Amino acid sequence: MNIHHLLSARFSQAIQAMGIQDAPIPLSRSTRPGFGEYQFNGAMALAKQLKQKPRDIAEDIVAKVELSDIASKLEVAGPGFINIHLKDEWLSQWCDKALMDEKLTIEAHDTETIVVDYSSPNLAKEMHVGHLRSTIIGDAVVNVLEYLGHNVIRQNHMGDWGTQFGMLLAHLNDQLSSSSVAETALSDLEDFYREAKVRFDNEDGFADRARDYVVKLQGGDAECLGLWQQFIDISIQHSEEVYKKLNVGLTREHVMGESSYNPDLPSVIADLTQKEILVESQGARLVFIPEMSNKEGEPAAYIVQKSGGGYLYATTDLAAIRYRANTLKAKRTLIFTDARQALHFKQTEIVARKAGYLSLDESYEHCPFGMMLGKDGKPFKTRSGAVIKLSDLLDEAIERAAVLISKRESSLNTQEKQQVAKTVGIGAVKYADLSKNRTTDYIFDWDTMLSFEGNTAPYLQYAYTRVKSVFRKAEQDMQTYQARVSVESAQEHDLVVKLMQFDEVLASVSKEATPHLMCTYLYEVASLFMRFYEANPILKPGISDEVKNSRLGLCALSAKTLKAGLEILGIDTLEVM
RNA sequence: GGUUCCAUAGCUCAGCUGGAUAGAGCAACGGCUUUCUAAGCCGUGGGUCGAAGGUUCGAAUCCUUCUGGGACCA
Repeated sequence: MNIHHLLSARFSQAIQAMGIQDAPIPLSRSTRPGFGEYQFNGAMALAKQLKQKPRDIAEDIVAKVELSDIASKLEVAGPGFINIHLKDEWLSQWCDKALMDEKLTIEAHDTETIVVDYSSPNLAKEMHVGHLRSTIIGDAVVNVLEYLGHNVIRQNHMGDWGTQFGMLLAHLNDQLSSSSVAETALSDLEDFYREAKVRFDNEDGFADRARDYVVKLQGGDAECLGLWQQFIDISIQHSEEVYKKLNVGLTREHVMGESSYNPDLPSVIADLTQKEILVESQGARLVFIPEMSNKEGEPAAYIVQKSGGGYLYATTDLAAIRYRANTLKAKRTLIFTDARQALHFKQTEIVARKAGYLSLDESYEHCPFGMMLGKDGKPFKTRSGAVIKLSDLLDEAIERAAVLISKRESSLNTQEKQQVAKTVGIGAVKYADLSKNRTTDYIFDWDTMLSFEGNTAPYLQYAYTRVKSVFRKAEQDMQTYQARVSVESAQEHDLVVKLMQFDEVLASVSKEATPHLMCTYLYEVASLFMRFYEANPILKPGISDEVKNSRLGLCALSAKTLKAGLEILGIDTLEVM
């Protein structure tokens, strides 16, 4: 049930009945409680066109629009706003339906094949905090799209190729020949990288050997490829551990690293040449982009092959677009990388469209995000200025959560407490990130995210456990609970309207790839639930069965919505906290 | 230098296709518990929406310029 769609359709009919075609339908949420739940603001805009007073037009629309089943009251206010107050009976009926529907009455719609490119760590190193945002934002968006029934193809465009592998493989080769096994040698990728780099910079002859390895690797030398494969395998294992800890749905089968496109690169160049898009300049091959010219009228240059014949990210990204469109049949491609790459992706899209790799009905959406900053507003690093490993960050979150939990009175045993600490700690880190607008930088602050007060994951998780606790006490099963819900109190009214808006939120998040809207929404649900819960007793003495059952129904719907929303965000719920 | 993103309460952040008196949380202060889990609820104070113009019936939102900051490209 999408209230916005429903109301828009009704107003559209009314406006057409007035003989007006193609008028916009500016329907929005009301800004204040006294103004109902939704408001229609189209009358003012029509005033000039119809040469009538906006209030008269509004009256006319109110007379024409058919909302008697939905609205208890329509009122014209201010210069010509139409305020819509939703009917309790209608809300009650919806609750009964929603309790029987696993998907909480979300509307069916066309399903699309959507490629989502996210996480994409560099396999030469360990995952660090810089990969957190891409990984969890991308995963949340994937979950929303799947919840809506789309055919989502995850693509983990891992950095598994490049000159840096030369020194890594040379170093690995030496380690293996000194009887070390690959798993041990690569148990800490950060250390391994550092060691290789030190040798590269200082050891006589090592840099040459490293370059030699690059050449051999690119030339397809079997032994060298074998070494590379070992390295990649182990590095992917490291990533998989992090994904598991993070509760993210990425596995090995979603890996489509840069190297996967190596065989396609020459044909991309050949194709661009054949289509006469490509230009040679000083031995390099590039595409001019007149759409992005500077003031002197010089077009931007997009290099696809270096003078030495080497390929670039640009070439790989073009090959990826072609593969995703032709082979995977993607109608939409979402790419989650940090904002610094915005220009690159803009140019890539223009070139891909010139080359015909993307048709007009296929979208290519770079979804940028800002950096994680420390409390001082500078890039988030350790005190010594080193990059923070993602794995370490997550461990710290769990430890900090455990400390806070140990301070609380609880009947949980040690093992249960550890499980709660895990769920709460990881949830807090993810929620703190997801709840911020994707596009801007944000400040990472342990104290805020683990304060467990206000708009945080623990607050939402706690709201959920409160419902579970009620159901335990009532000796009912929440999942299968059915009831005739009767919306009576103001708190119930507000809560149910919010619950009904789940569909609208899913639509926004999937369209804009902005999970923070889901966070805001869930916080509002939890908050309205808490108010309802405080003001409307359920199992206390003096409550009739009818009222009790109705309120249990609202509890169940609230919890199901919270759980569905949190699952979409990749955050677990708990039975007890 | 060119391009682009950002600037909203002391702090962290919302603010959707322009809509009525700009909202949350934290922090501060004051209340609520014979406990359906107080990790909660209720209330109070706190703003020239960076600045100036413009478009509009109506601007935090759209346009221009400027200031300050970040990023990218050369």
